[in-house]
Amino acid sequence: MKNTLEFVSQTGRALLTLREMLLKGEFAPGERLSELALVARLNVSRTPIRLALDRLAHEGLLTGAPSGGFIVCEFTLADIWDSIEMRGVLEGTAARLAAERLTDPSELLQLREYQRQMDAIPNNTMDDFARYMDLNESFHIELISLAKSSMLDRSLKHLTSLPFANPSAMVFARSKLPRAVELMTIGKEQHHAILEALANHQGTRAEAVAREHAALSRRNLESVFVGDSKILSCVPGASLIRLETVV
Amino acid sequence: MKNTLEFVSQTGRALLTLREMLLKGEFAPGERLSELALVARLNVSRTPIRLALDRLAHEGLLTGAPSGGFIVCEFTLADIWDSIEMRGVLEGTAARLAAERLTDPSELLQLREYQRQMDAIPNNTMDDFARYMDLNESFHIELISLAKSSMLDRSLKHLTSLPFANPSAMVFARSKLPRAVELMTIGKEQHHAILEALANHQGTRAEAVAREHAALSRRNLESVFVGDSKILSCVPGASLIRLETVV
DNA sequence: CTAGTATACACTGTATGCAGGTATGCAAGC
DNA sequence: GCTTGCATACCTGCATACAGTGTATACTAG
Repeated sequence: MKNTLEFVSQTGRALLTLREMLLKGEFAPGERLSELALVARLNVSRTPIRLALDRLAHEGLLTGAPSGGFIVCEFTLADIWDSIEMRGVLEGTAARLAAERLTDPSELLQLREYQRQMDAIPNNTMDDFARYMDLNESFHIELISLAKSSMLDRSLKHLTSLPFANPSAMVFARSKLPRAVELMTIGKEQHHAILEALANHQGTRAEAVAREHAALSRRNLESVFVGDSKILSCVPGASLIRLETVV
Repeated sequence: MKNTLEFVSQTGRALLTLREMLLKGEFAPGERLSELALVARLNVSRTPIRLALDRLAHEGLLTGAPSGGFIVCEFTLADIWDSIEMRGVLEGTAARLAAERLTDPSELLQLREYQRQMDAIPNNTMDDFARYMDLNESFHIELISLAKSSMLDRSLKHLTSLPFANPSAMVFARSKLPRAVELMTIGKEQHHAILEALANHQGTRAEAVAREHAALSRRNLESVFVGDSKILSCVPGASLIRLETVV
């Protein structure tokens, strides 16, 4: 995984552009992507495009056609929910391992700092909410690093390479909800419980709370779907989702 | 992920050959792989080699160097144990989801058939053991499919693309152990418990037993390491593991 | 003798030409 | 009118040529 400075190379630009195009819905699910057409649209040679397509296939947005080439993947609502479920399982494992492998209380300092900053947010304006989401992401990243497991890290990175499983992908949908403040309050409490469990080496409790923390995302997403269906289009990659009503 | 008939294309051959070379230990951990050197050794052009290297980087055996190119990854014993831990977590999740999502008892027929065949194995000779391992793998694959989660499937495939997490990778090590029959007996009992939990929609029990089932692999592997160290070399990719004693 | 700089080599990233294969469209036969 | 077979055209996969950059080594200066 070359993740450093891919923005300057042709391959990196092609990868970012293609991913954005896919998530924006410029290609229909099941559509076959022609390399030459992309050459014309991106002003890049076929080679970097080929690399980018191959990489997107590994990320899961594309799949290889039996006769060669790549076609756009299609997802279902069940896939999205399963992604969040998986994120809960993996982050729950991260919390449990962190609790089991904690050797010094000072390892929790950074996590406590994030929590302190989150608690200090007045949660009134939209900016407050964006700041909470940033801190929330930092909190989760730090939690995962405390698990001290490169394999777990790998699995989580692989999972969140799909946009649906990425917690920050739901920011737009979430921020439009009146329930935002309420969810934020619950989230803070769960962070508090996770920290307490870590400090006391309560692995099972940490795992359970972290799973429930992900379930919060799921409940939020459900309320989005049953609510205004136009909000769904704010979620990246929404056009790749096959709604049951269409079938 | 193009997984169909990659054996005929140049890229597929390069991928298989390179993976085998890596697992055989023909490259040292941290070594930088030169494309041109591989062109000479594989009699293939740079393009398919490049694709294969990129894919191996996604699998986790290689990592991108900051100045371009790829270097061979190094693993620790902790990584191996974490891999097995992760497999336990994911297969535990598969068992739980399978229990939760079971709609008809007939869905368990195939699983019961595998279990029946495993129970019928006399477990005396080495061939019996190989047959058990085959059936064991089929059992796990069927269990995962019963979870009805493409995302879980994806995560598990990604994890087991590394050789250490692959259960069948330990066949050679395991078959040389006198404890083989004992482990087989325990494994059978756990399969039995999983099936019973599935039939009764006992998700938590199914998850716990499946996790313990993976822990069995871990205990087996531990006994390999503390035993004859020459057996370790039978494990694919053993040369990529940095032993603590070396440091 | 050491350190810094310049030059040369090697390797990666990119582009393009070529060949094999697959899909599609048209025509002919049933 | 439908099906089947053939031809054509496009598209992928592979190989190679070229350019830019990073690195290593050697030489010079302090």
